Amino acid sequence: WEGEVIGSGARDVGPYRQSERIGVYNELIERLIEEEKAYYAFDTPEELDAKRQAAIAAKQTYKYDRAALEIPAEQRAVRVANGDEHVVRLMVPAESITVDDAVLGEVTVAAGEVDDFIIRKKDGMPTYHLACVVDDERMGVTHVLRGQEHLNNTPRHVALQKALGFGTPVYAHMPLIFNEAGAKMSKRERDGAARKAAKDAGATSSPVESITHPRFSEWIGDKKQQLEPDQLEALAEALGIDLPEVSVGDFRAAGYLPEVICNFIALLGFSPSKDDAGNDREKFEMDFLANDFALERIGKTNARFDRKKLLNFNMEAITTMDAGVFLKKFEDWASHYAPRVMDGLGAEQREVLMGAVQGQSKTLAEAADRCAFALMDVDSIEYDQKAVKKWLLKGEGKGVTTLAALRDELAGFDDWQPEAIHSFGEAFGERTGVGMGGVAQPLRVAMTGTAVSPGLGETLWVLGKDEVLRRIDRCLAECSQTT
RNA sequence: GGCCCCAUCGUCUAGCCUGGUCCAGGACGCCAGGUUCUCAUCCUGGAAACCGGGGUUCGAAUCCCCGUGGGGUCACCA
Repeated sequence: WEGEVIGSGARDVGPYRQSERIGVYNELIERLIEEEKAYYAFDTPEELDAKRQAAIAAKQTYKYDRAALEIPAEQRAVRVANGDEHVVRLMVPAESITVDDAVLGEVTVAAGEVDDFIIRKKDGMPTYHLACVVDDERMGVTHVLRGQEHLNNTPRHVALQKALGFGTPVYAHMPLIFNEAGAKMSKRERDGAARKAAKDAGATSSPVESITHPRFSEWIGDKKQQLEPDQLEALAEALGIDLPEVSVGDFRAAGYLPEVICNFIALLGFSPSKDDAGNDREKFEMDFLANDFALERIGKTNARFDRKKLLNFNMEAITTMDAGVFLKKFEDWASHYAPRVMDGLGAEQREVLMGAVQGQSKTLAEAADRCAFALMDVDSIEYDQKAVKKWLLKGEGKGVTTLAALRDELAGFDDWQPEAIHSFGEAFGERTGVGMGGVAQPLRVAMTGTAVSPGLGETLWVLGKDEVLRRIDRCLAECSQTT
């Protein structure tokens, strides 16, 4: 794709492939060599590795020993001309290097700490360090914001910039983000969770076809093994667990809103200015971030990714947004991640159900889960025995009696609208003295097999009267069997 | 191990630069009540922290030093 030039000033943006920029790099490398700020080196990887090992064994820090400089310069040039394999190293001056970081302040490394690192590999390609410095300069990069894990590279880059006569951009090293356990967030976490669940379930062979038996055994016995993403997801579903999200894609699939993810991550290591009441501002729109973001307000300490707080942010965003917006967002999400909901429900049904479920869902995935009852067939309902006992059988079948009476009245009830159904339920509860709870809970068990569902009116409405009666009938039949 | 970075409630943080207004504020979580047709919300209240030790100062969470702890990084990878 073509880069868009932002900011001011004419700049050279692109090409973007290192292979297409090789001429740019080589021109500068040649210049450094001529100025004796860089030199050819012929050490083999084996030789270097041996020296490295020796340094470790002697508990010393390994630094390149400039062995190549023992060879006279003319000889080196001849060897290169003859086509000998070689790399190019930067001749790092024996002086301390200070990086003025916008977040961390001045960071100084003593003279001699940075060794003569390689700037061009033997295959002729630049190393990351050179490409980075050259591209930033050529493309007019003014600010470099990156993770603190790169802090140690920065003195090298500054040394290179000096050698090349380039300016130094503003550096800002951001705090790192870890998971709850204090470790780096990595895909292995997902394997770990699935492995634990599989072991807990006592699985000795794969419950999923896509994973062969030998592969499964290998994976379950070796913490370092990782399954393919789709295998892992299939396995998680078979085991009935949710995998921990580690990538942005995982969070999206799990029903987190992009703007919430952004908001939350922005808050890790950064805090906006206070509001007029003097309280911390935590939940904000992207345009607020764009205006209020400042390097000065980035902290120095690493942060842990708190899933519960993210969930709270997501819940608040969902429950407080406009109903129309929520419906739209849900449908966009569902058509990608929960197509069954889109296929199984009509537009009007989705609208009513989303209206009922918006206020009680923490994620889009949860909103979809809450619709599951409407997608299944009467005969596939599985009854939660605890719920059946509590709401139908207990008290000499009080619930069953209520349900049977409700069935009779519902059969003759024709104002089939959510609010009307709800009012009917309330009136019935009042009239019979069982209250709304006594009406709603037995009906929930009949409709879903569980004591949980969206509001009663919406729940019955979305199923339609005929289906409601069918579900009551089957439920009553089940109850008479158990008694 | 060398080098570099960091250190406030369980977690994210405000405060630190420009010492006193901080017996340290907010948010998530947690605990206890309350509201609610279920779940989830929602409301009210509560417990909860300046890593340790030395300085400097009338006074230190705030400045300095040491210790301890945590993290990062040590490639012909990016």
